[in-house]
Amino acid sequence: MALQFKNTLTGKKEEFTPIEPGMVRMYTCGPTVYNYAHIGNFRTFMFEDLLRRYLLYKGYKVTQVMNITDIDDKIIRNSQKQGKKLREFTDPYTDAFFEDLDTLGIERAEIYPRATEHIDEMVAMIKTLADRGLAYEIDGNYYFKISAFNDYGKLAKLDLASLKPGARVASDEYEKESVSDFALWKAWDEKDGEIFWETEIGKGRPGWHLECSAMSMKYLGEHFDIHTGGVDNVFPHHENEIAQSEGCTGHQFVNYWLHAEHLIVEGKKMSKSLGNYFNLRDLMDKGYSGMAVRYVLLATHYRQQLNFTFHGLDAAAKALERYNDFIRNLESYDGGESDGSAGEIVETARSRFEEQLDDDLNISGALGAVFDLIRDINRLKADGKLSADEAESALELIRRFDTVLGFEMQQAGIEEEIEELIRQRTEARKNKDFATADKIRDELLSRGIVLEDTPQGVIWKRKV
RNA sequence: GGCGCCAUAGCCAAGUGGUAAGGCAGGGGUCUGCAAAACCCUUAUUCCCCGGUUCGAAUCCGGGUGGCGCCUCCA
Repeated sequence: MALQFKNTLTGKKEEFTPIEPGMVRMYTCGPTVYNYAHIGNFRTFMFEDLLRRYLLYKGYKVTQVMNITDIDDKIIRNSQKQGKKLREFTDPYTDAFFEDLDTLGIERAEIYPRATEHIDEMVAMIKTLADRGLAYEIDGNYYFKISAFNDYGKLAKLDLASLKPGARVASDEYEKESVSDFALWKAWDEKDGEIFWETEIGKGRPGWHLECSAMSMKYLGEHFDIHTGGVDNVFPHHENEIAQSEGCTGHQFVNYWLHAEHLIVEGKKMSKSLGNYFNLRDLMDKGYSGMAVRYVLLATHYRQQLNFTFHGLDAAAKALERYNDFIRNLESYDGGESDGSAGEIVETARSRFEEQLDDDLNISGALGAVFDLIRDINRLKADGKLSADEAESALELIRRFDTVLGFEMQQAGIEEEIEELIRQRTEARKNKDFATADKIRDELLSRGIVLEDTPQGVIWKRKV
């Protein structure tokens, strides 16, 4: 089966065909760096990581762009509150974002453009839109004229006439021809203080939607393959991006729009007032590993609302342990006598894994194939019916899967002191001094080291 | 009011017409000095409810019930 994605634009599952064979250009909406990103944000970034990794697995060359939004109302407000310059305020959160990506094992995109470094491109777009009659200016503010763009609403399936002015619209402080029109450029205001750019179209700052249009087209071209984000971005953000971009170029902007559902916590919408709002650092402080969080965020299909629970986090850690033990145990396996069944087990796992992921990234189905492989190979191993060569091919396969899953944990070395304790315990066991041996084992466990006595000797691992 | 999504075991979660994947948790065993890891057996006669279509429905259709999202800068 060929790779298929559910395309928000068409509402259908469609076969994926890149514009340029063998090459995928994708834009993934990134963080607004006014705070630490929360686990809901990372759910979306994790989905994008899966998408990226699977495209690479399939042999595509991938160019992924993720923007860093480092200018918006909240950033201005909070930076001023703290008496900091823009970059002084946003840089630490930008750094923290990249640290968090590493903690979660999320691969880096090729390009991370900052909005504040692309003002010229945005201004150029506004001028083009104005020339084409799609933008107008009032008191130094520039707005996109929705009524002049026929396709408006095609992504979100919104009928313009049905857009009712609501409370949020009424709160808009700017004058506009139509309440539905959105800001491309905001003229400088006293409240903006030192935050402004002097440009051909005046003194001010860009609207939010424009940066993604300007930066995606700069790095990926006027027409590219995939654009992703959270479901809340469908409207208005992505709808507006289409309007701006296609308004400028006069042709199709993006072929496939993919959107990740939201994460909820213990069955409820995550919110600060409910006390169920978590960023990654909160979870690390509670003693959970980045990998366990990775597993939880990855394991639910991206179009399914993900119910994040602490019980689920514990379950994820156990599942990861099984996965990593499988790899570790295969590595130290001496081999037995083949009964000839391993080859089919490996091939079945490979085809099921790919078939599931080809189907709109059905990760739950793919994980089913992975854990079936683990059970089936472990069974052969337990029965002594797995040869060393077969063990090697199973190991190769799971490592191949791991280029997509990213679950394998590197075992950092252990300190000399711990090695010494392990030696002492081995000695004690040799002398049948089990009381001492068990005491050392408990001591190591409390320090996060788990020991296993095998026929080949003692091995250790870190607790997940 | 408009558009859309969801409901499968104690928990998480696949499956969209051919007789219920997988993970976690629970119970019983094998192995082990004891563990750990691993393996075996076991845990949904049934998929929110009521009708209908069909040889056959968790899957399709109609009607309910319950939960959720978006409707102008929230991933």
